[in-house]
Amino acid sequence: MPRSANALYKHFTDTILQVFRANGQLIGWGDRFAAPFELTSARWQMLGALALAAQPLTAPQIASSMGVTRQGAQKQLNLLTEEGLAVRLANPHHKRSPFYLLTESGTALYRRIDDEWNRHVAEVSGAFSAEDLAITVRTLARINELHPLDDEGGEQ
Amino acid sequence: MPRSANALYKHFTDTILQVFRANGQLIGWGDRFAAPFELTSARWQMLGALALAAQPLTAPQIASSMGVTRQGAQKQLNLLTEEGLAVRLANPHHKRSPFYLLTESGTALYRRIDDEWNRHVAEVSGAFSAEDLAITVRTLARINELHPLDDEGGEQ
DNA sequence: CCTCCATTGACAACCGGTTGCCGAATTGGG
DNA sequence: CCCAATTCGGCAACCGGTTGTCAATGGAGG
Repeated sequence: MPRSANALYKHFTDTILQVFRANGQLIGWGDRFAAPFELTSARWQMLGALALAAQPLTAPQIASSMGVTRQGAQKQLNLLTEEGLAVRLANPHHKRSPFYLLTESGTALYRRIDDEWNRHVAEVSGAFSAEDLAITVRTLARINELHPLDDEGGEQ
Repeated sequence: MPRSANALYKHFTDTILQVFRANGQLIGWGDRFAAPFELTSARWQMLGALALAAQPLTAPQIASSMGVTRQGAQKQLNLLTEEGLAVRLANPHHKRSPFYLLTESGTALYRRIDDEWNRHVAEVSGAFSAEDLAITVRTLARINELHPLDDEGGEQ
C-alpha cells in the first residue's frame, strides 16, 4: 500500500498482501481436501504436528512449534482427543500438563490423508521450481522471525 | 507433511506451513501497528483497498479484488461506514449496490497510517532482497491462481 | 515448610473470516 | 409485459484464531 515508489517497499507490501490471500486460499483448499476424511484444515495440521513429533509433546510445546497460542492449540487438541484420534499421556515432569499422542486410528488416518496429499502435491507442484519454493520458504521464515512489534511503532 | 523424500514436495508443503505461520504473525503485527490509529488489520486493509481504487467500487467488486467473500468485505465496509471513514454513493447502474468511497477523514487517516507504514517498512525491509521478495510474490500469486479444489481429490 | 511467581488448562468473550438462508432488487428471455 | 434466474444486502450460525481471567499446579527462594 505504500504511495512511495521504492521497489523494495512495494515488493515487501505486496508480499504481505499475497500472504493474506494465500492463507485464505489454502485454508479453503485444505478444508475441501480434508473434508472426505472428516477433518478440517486445522485438525489436519494438528494431526501432522503430532504425527511428526519426535517425542511426545505437551500442549504449550505444540503451540509454540506451530506458532499459535497455547489456547488455540489446546482447543484442537481437546477436539482430537474427544474424537479418539489423540490421547493424553501422564507427564512425569508436569502433573497438570500431559503429553499428547496419536492413537492407532489417529495414526492410520494421518497416513491415509498424507498419502492422498502427496498424490495431490505431485499433480500440482510441477508448476513450481524447487528454487523458487525454497526462496519463498526462506523469505517467509525471515518474516516470521522478524517481530517488529516491540516498540518501533511506539506512538501508542 | 509428506513422508516422501522429494525435495520439491517438501518445499511445497513447507511453503504452505510458512504461509499459515506468516499470516498469523502478520495479522498480529498489523493489529499492533494499526491500534494507535484506532484501526485493526482488517479495517486497515479495507481502507487501503478503497484508497487505492481507481474508481468507486461496490462491495462485491471490493470483495473479489481482495480475495474474500462478499459478506466478509461487506462486514468491514459497514463498520467503516459506521465509523465515518467511508460513505455509500448511489450507483446509477445498481440501485441496491452502492459504491463505497473514503470520506475526508478516511482519506486523512489512510494517509497517516500509510506514512507511518512506509517509515516502518524502511526500517525492516533491509533484511530482504528485492529479488527474493519478487520471487515470493510471484510464487504466492501462482498458488493463489491454483485452485486444485475442483475434483482432483475427488473421493468425496 | 511456606510463600511467591510462572506455567497450565478451562472458560468466556471477541474478531474476522466462512457458509447458508432469506427477501428484495435487477436482469434477461419468452 | 411478465416471470424466472441472478445478484445483492442483512442476518444468523459456525470455525479457528486471539485475548483475558481464573484456579490449580509446579518450582525456586527464604
